Amino acid sequence: MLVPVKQNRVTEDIVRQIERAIVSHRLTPGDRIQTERELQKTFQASRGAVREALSILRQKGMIEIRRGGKGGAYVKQVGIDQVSEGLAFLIKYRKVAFQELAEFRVALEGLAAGLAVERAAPEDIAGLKSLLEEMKLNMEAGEASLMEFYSCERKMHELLAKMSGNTLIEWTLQTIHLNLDAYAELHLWEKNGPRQLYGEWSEIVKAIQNGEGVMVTSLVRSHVVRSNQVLKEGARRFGLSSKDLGRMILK
Amino acid sequence: MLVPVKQNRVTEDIVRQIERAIVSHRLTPGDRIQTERELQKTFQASRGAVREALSILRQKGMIEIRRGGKGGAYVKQVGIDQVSEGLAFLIKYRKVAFQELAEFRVALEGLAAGLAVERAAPEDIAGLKSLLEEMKLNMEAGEASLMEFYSCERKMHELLAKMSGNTLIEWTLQTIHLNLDAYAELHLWEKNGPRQLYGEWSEIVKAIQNGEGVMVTSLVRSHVVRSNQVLKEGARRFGLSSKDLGRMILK
DNA sequence: ATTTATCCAATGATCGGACCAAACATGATG
DNA sequence: CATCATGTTTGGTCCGATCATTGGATAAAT
Repeated sequence: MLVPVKQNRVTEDIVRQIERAIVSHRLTPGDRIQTERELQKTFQASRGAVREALSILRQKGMIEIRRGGKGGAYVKQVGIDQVSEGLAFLIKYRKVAFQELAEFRVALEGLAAGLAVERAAPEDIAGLKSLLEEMKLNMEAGEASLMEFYSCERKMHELLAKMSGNTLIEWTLQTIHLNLDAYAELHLWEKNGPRQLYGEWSEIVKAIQNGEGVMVTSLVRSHVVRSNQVLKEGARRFGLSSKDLGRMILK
Repeated sequence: MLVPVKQNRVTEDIVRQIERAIVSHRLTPGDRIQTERELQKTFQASRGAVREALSILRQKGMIEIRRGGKGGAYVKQVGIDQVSEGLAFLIKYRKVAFQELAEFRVALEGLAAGLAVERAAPEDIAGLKSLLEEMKLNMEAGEASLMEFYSCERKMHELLAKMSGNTLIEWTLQTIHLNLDAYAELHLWEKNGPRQLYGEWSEIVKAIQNGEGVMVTSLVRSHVVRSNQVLKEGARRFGLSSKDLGRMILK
């Protein structure tokens, strides 16, 4: 079977070579790549071609570019950006319904929690308990510490995702949370939010300690379901349609 | 709160403007954007800057660039590429363990199947039955139609994902399948694969028809679990370690 | 009339050179 | 020692030119 001949675009060739070097760890985070003018000689290409390649790599989040002396392209630590960007665009462009994002989140958080129970290390549980304690303090401190309280709540979710021991789950959830952040303020209207949330989390942590996997999954799921409802209700109060809610993601 | 003034990079400004036009549907798939030389005048920027911007947009999968007469930048249909690229890179770079990919897949397919039961339209069920029939024919045709058989099996998964009615689930699963494709051949060693698979799918389709959500979820999950085992076992036979299996993803 | 070959114009791809602006290094100056 | 001025490195931008590819128009052959 014959296949169309591939036309080598210089730019893409450069991208591929550098990308391969990074993926194969010949270049590691923090490394400085040659300057544009050096790369120009290395690849025997014009500076424009080199620049296009670097632009693409920067957009992908694989390198960071600095100006001035000691400037140049530096290999970046692989971050969530790479995954997040794509998903975020999908959400923006397709106007994914809030309902879809919500049910996806419920399922993933439930899954993560279930796995977390099986794999919980003692220090993870200690971390959860410490966060819970911090939540309690911020709750009792009243409105002044409201932001800190919700920050704790967010950290609980992140830790739980991490405890799942599954990178894919952890990063996908991070992306969702990142996108939900845009309207996290909608939580604030809820009068007894902190007290309710603290109650839910105490139960969850307790169940994790006891290793009750099914119970944890169930608790987390209903916690997330309630959180989604709060967001939805908050949006209603602020006169946003459910459709706007989806669109509002990421400003 | 004040924020440092942003150094407007011309290139990024151009990217943002075109991107916004696409997201807001002022540009729709198939539309032809101005030529580079026209954009140069429109944005009052150099052609190099315009080209860098177009390169980035192309890399993101938002436009397609053609050369020659009637060439130029054409707006592309938003595809799975945008999501897939990021996830694929993550998998490549981080060498996600096969185990992680596997359990992520089990959970998502189970979820999708459960939702599919609730939302199944008559034509979807008809589609499943027609695919099942096709599977049966290819199974009875023996080895000659082996590839067609597995192609059907793949389509079953895709349809089920689509029936979930959740774009996020559907696209994430597509990405995973895309990545698993790289070693789909490992299925082939299995002697009674087709017969077993056909049996599993008949049960699944039957349960969907009867609207037995829990049963469907359970059947699909064990189907996927078995599929994962087959892949793992196949890899062992071919002398690949489980780690290689993870690395093998995407060539 | 239909097919085939050839030519032409539009357009992206690449190149080389130039200058500007930011970041860092160095040394003079108080 | 601290501070400022100056120079150097390096990315950011612009310009102009040439090459290569593509699609359409035109001419030639059948």
